[in-house]
Amino acid sequence: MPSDLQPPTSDFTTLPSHYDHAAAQQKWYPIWEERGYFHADTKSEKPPFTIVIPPPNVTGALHLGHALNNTLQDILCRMKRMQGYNVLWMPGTDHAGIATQAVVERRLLEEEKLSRHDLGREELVKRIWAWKEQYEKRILGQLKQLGASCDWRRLRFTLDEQCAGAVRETFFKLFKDDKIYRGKRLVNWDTFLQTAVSDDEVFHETKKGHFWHFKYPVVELDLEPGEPTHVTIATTRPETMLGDTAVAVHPDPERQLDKVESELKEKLGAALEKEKADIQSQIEALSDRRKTILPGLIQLRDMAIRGVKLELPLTARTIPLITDTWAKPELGSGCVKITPGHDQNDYEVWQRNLEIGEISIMNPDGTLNDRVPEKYRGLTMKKARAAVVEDMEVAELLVKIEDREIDLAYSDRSKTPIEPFLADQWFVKMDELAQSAMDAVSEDRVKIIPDRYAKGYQDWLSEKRDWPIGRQLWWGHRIPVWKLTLQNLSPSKDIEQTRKEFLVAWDEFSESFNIENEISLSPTADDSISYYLCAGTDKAKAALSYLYGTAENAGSKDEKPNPGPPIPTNDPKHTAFRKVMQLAILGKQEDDVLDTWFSSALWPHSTLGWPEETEELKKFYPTSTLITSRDIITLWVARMVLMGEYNLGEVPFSEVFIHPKILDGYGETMSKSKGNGVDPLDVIEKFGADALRFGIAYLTTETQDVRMPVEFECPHCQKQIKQTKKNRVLPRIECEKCKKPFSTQWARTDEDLALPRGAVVSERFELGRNFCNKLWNASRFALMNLEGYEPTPLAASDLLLEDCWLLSRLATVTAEVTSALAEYRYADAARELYRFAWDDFCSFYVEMVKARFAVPEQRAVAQQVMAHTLDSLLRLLHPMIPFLTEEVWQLLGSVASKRGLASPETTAESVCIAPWPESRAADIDLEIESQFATFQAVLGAVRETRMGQNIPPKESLKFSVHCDAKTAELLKPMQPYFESMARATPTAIGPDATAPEQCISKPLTGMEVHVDISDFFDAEAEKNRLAAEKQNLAKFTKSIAGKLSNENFTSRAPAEVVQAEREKLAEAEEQLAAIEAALAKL
RNA sequence: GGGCGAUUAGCUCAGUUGGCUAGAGCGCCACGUUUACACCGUGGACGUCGGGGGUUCGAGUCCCUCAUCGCCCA
Repeated sequence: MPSDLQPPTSDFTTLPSHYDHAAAQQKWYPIWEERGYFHADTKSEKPPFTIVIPPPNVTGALHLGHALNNTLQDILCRMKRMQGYNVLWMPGTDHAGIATQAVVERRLLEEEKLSRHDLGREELVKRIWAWKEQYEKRILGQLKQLGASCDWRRLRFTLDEQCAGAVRETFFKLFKDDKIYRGKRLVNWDTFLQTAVSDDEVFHETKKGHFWHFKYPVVELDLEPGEPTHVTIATTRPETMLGDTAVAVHPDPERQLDKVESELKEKLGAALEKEKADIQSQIEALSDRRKTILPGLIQLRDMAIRGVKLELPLTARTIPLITDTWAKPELGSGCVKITPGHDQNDYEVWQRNLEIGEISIMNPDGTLNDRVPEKYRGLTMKKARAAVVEDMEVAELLVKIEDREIDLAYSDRSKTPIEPFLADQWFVKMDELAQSAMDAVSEDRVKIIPDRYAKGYQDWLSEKRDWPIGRQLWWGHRIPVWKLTLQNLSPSKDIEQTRKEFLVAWDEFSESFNIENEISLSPTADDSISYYLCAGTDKAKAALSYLYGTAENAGSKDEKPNPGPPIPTNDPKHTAFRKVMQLAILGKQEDDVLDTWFSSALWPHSTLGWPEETEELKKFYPTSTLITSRDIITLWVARMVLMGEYNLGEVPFSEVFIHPKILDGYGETMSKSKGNGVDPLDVIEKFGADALRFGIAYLTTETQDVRMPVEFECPHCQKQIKQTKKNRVLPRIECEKCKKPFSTQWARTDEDLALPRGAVVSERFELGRNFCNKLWNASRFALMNLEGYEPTPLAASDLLLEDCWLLSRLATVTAEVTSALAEYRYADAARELYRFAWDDFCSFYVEMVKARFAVPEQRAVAQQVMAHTLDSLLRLLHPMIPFLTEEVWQLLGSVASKRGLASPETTAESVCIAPWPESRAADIDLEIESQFATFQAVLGAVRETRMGQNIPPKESLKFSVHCDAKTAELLKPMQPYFESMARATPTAIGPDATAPEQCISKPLTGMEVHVDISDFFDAEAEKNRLAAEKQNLAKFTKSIAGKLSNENFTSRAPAEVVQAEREKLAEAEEQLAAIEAALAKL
């Protein structure tokens, strides 16, 4: 240890009376890192314990939720390290595709008025990298400030070379395995940004809109008599009719109506009075429909089966009438238009009725394309709507227009309406993969804790929906696929001939480059002359580069494969690629990048070096546990499980702990965009990292999310100003107390920005701060009293009652904390330690030991027990409050380097690597604990009397205790503690002890305490107190007596419960009698 | 619409298999600067355990139901 860090030996009186968290944090983190405590050794013989960090987005700085997530991981890692595991906490960050690109694009627009297309792919990606560097640095700094014991030498990024290798390998493997395909899919299309956005980037609003009813003519030459000549449909988006490919009617309208009716009737039976009328009228309307609409629907159904066609107005197309359950006979006309290209539900109808086909009528920019009649081409969807409605009216096919509330989807990124849009996408087939992830959980190879989250996981996976993995972005892993098209086709040579020749040439090519296992070819569905080509390695990519015909065919610079040295013309490779080039032309690489979750799904093995068989992978995979938040169980956890199974045949972790979320005082999730986010650095600065961590552990209970009311802190006067929904969005706030203004995160004007910033904090962390300070001061007290400390082997006989009591409690607490943390019961562990440290150690042991330090022959044992207990406490608390415990550990080491009771030993150089305390079962002594409780009860009775009689603390008191001889034996040695802790002297203890003339008597279990108050007697106060006590006891005895007189209770309840009640009653009656006697005496 | 969770003191939360005069921290009231700590000590007040019904000798705890709030899925 550098000498300047050595504490001044034994002069502990100069230590500050408040724990200086900032100093401890600055001092110890660099030392831990330097000494390599956090570095996992692949050569170590210790059992491995591995956690991969849920990689934070480089989109922005960490918030309180991250602090929670990482604190919980760190607590576990630090404990496991102390328990002798070879701990690897793998750190890293996530590139977060769309989120990061959107942030950078938005800034580009704001600051330079440029779009990404102005900049170009290469330049934009460069800018995003710069952003990433900046935020990654900030995030890592935050984690270190928090005390996170990550293995920084192994830091990874989802877009770095190693992760990219794993992504390419996985994609290639899936491609070769036929698990990747290209297909059409409805996406949420942002016409402004011209990209698909994911579901969670869409928000919904209810708007006023209309419901247009149209008629479509039937084109059947020989209609049966009475059959309708038109079909009526209704829509909220009339312009989409240009893309209709069918109209659907229910296959069995009669039974469907029956079903709806019986459901309504069932509902009616269970309904409240006020709802009944409403349901009744619905039922009536339904039976009306049976008469008015049902016959028509049955006819239409029959016509659909017969293959009747309809004329799609305004177009020259005819479309089929089909049957599908999506049509609801209980609603509207009972028929529904089907537009697979522009509506999710209709898309699904198409999937069930593929013969109807789909027509996408929109260009990526939101205008109509040339698949609609000429007059509508180029119009925006909005303008097309007006035109369609007008034309339908002119054609006399508009039946009516209704007002209606409609749910509209908007893009969160551009705030413009979302258009469902049919786009080509890359998919991963989920059937088998999803099944493997489901099996992992149902077979308990992956345990989700708390287990109720397993249901959502299984439900989501059981749908086995194929995973669309392409994103129309520039920031991410570019899909390693190229399109290859056969060329030089001539009428004289048929295609099959060319194909055969090409395939032979291709085999030669891949053989000569020795990449047969690294490159894969698969025919496209588009036409018969194109292939998708997937290159799994850099070598394969390099080989491909020879196939690029011209420079402009190549992808952007960063993705252009490096061909290596030119190939001599006499090399067989040269011949092979010449042959291929004659037969086919290679297009550029796919533009799309992979969904961020694709690389995240590989995180537990990509970070360990897969696909290489690294030492890390062998040693640390599968990892031990994953700690994360519930909102990404499906997006992330499930995918890691299935990818782990797919790539390595093994689950990525055996346990997943799902932790609570932190909400604000209104129960809303914290976020920067709401202004209610608490910055962990503000908390760390104000309260310290230890306080933040302890507060978090204390709050992490099994079921609950955590509500955390937040306050602004006035930077001028430190007044806490409650945050409201109103003031949390203001750029500046005036302090309630000092009336001076301060700025918030919303400050934009120069004037506002010039003001000092008001931190957003929460007083919830005072608990942790106070606890740390208490512990600091108890430690300081111990240090100041360890002068002359010389440990010797202690025997049980050397110990006093309070020593045994403290050690018994310590053993219990050690066991409880150990098992609580092993089961992720953080709050239990924190609460247990809080109670022990504060109530047992500080309030009793430290207080009692003060008297012993004054007695020379008692001093040494007291010092040794004190040092030992503090030592254990520091170790138990270290995972939660690492900085404080290290600071004290070092100070303690400077005066008491050897610690322990039976055989004192030199302790570890840092608490980080000290062994975890073992619970000594032999120390647990319930007899001692109950004896000590007796002492505490007597002490409490004396203190209560003093307060109740308003006797000044300075005045000394006398008291006697009437009790049996055994209790007297144990209370007698406690005399000095009554003196020091209650300023009271026992005059008599035992069966013969009598009550003084004027006294306050307190009946306790099996004894009575009489406090002599002749000098301070306050009759009135005492009468009131006794009267209240009497009433309370009377009520209690009555309730128990009632219970006991109930024969049902005495005969049916277990004997020991009845016996316990009897004892309770006897005792209460005794106490009641004592109080009545005291009252009578007054 | 389906699923999950929550509702306990003014606030934030504990409360194991039913046995409870329902606890903690903060806040509140009173007293107190005694050399570890006022980020403290001692004592105190504060609850129809969301409403209703049921099971049971006994319900904060189990079952049903309603209400309110939150999250996920459609």
